Amino acid sequence: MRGSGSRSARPPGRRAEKGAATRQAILDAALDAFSAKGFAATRLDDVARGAGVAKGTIYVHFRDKETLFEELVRAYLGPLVGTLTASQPTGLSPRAFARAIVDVFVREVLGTRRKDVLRLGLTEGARFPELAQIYYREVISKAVPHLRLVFGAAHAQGALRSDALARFPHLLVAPGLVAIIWDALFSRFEPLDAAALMHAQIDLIFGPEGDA
Amino acid sequence: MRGSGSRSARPPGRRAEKGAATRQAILDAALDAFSAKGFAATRLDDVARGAGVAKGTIYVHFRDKETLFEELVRAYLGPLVGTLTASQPTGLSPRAFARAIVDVFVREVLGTRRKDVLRLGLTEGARFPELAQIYYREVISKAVPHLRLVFGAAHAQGALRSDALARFPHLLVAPGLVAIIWDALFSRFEPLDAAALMHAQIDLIFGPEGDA
Amino acid sequence: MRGSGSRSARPPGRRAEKGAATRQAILDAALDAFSAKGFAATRLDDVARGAGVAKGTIYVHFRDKETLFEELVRAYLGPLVGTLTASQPTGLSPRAFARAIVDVFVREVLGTRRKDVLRLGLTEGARFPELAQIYYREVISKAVPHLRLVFGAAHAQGALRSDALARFPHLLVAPGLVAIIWDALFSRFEPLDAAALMHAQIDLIFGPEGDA
Amino acid sequence: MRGSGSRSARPPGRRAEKGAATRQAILDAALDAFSAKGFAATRLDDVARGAGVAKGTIYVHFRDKETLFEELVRAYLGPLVGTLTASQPTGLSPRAFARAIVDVFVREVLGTRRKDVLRLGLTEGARFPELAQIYYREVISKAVPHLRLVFGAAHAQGALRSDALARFPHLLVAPGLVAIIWDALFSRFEPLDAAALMHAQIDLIFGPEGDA
DNA sequence: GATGAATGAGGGTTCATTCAT
DNA sequence: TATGAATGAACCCTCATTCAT
Repeated sequence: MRGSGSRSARPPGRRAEKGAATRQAILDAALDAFSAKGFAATRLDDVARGAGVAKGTIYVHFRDKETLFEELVRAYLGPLVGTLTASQPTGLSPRAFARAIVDVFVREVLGTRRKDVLRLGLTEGARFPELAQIYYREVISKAVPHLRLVFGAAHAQGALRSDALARFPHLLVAPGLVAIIWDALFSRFEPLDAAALMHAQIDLIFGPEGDA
Repeated sequence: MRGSGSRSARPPGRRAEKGAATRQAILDAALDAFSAKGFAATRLDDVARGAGVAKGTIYVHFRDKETLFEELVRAYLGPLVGTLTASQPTGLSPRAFARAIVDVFVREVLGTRRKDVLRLGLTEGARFPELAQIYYREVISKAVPHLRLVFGAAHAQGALRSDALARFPHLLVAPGLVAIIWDALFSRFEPLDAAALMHAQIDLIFGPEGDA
Repeated sequence: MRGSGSRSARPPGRRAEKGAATRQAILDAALDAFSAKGFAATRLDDVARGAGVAKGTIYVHFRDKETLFEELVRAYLGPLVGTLTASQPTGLSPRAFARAIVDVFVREVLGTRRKDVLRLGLTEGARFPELAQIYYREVISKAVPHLRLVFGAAHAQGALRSDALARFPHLLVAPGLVAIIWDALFSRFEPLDAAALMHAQIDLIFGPEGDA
Repeated sequence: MRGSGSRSARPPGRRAEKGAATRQAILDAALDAFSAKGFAATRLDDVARGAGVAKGTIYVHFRDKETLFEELVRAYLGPLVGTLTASQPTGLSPRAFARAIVDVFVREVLGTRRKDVLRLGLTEGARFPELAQIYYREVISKAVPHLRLVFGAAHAQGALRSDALARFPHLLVAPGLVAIIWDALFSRFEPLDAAALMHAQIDLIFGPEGDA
């Protein structure tokens, strides 16, 4: 590993590598802790223990608890933006397009720890205006108009009986969000299959599979 | 002032009346405070100030902060349960029935402070297992099967093209819940009309107005 | 003490009395602690222990450590202002007037715990701009011009050979201040009699006793 | 770079030179920081940044923060001792001798950064007993008796009307010290000319210029 | 010698809760 | 029932100091 044959790059450096690893360990532990107990109830002591570092080390990498939280959300949700807006309806039926979006959501959010971060965003977001702003700017304000265009065109061409999805593309993901929240509240009484719920919504919108 | 000499009629009595009024003032102030800052960030000092009482007085009426929160949710959401489960499809089309439910939700929840309490339930519920349990037992476990029956029958009779709503009646209210959360996060950037969103969902499910 | 005979006043009230006593106990303990260790090195734990209260109690009476410090200085030095500016030279020779001022200083400052507070003001004042401002406004800006007038008149009438004291009345108290600082630094090696030092300064200015 | 091959002349050596420069840079930065914020409020981080070195480097040159502070005072005030005690009254009038001392103080202390270090000694000295001891041993215990002798002789010869200066030579420098403190507290409201203050003191003691 | 990430003890501050009045 | 001063446990954050590189 000491340059192991490659004549190149030391730039990141041994120290910097270590630093980045520590930072990531803290983010991971923070995700666990914040997910389990929420922002306020999470003690930095726990995060430190979870990351295997001293409490002070957190402050080497993050200004304060709030910043740690915000960078956590950013780190996990940021990369998602590109993926979502990359979806192109090229040659896809409205149903297939909607289905593709839902599948991305199922795979990239519900199937990963991103769902935990997203839940944090939903439940704690009101207390982090700046976070909400970033999220709105980066995700919402890009995705919603994009979907409006696509579904608006489909409706105009008669491929969609209702213009509801064009006016409120939110409806495509709403079930997924509710499922995430349900999971935190009621899963011990009655699990709710988020993917199935989202697919059911598609069935509702476009009729049962093989219909249209 | 002691009511001495007053016939002291009416069992609740002046004192009790006063007590009840104080209790209600505290609940009101608590709703304001918890709605604005969440459970953890709300200081009982603020609640006391908002209610115009001393901090200690809160403890005359509620065992602790958690109990105050739970009783707040119960006080606001409890009465709703009866209303919801009272809805009978007698002689209504599936669409009209769904519409009736949504209208109740719009009127009784979105149109009142209950929406704030519901939001608190959604965002803080994970940290209050007992609350979630009560809510599940009182509302969810009654409403969901009820709706399943109704929409299942409608589907069996061909009045609903998809069985999705029978399997996941959640979809009827999901948009309303998402709108409530949206409001807390993004209303300053882009308001979202919760009622319109719920109606759009009905359009999606049953086709545009006047369709089916 | 329970209203001891006086039929009157409960206004301060038992509770308020207690509160004021606690507040004073904290101020006293703070004076001990700050004097002994300086502002930064003083732990609020020590102040609390010294006052016989819990640490949190300090925050019932003072916003924070800084405020505690400032109110301490104000409480001890404030009342002094009136005394100082009350000195009137009516019918006194310059020497007698100067001597009177020095005597007030010796009695009211050097002879009381005010000297400790004054020392705190001198050594910590640079870090408390607001405190310096108050002290300048309340004491300096009143005393200096007052003394300038008096000694200026004395010089004009030939009662003072030099106009130095008119230009720099500071010189009257300077030895006292230096003695206070000396005490904190060198008293264990060689005590310095502050009163004697101030009187020696008067001798220097006006000639030995019985001279002028 | 290892000096290998270099004649490696001059004992201190390149490395040592570099080391000494670093050490001096740290002392300079420390003076700035301690002067501005006092001992306790100064962070070694700031000193390091000011010196353009890493925090750890400070510990290469100084055992700890306290040592850094003490060596700072010693480095700046040490050389002064010789200068002060070198003053000889040979053939000078008491006034001229006093004036010479004051002039040295004005030039060597007030006119240099030594005044900042001296202020630090005055305001922080109580928390550094060892420092006070050194200062007492090196400066005070030499200067005071020396001056006592000189002014005592002058008084005995009738060249000084009062023996005050013989008993308390402190009075010669006291105004300078007060001016230094004033500067830190009140210069923004009303500047005080330290040199003029000291000269006024001489006028007070010996009569106006050209008098005696 | 120089670095800077990591440490961890320490202390200021908050706030739910208690209780004497 | 109402009060509000007092409590003390809990927790965030700071920063002098260390040490592997």
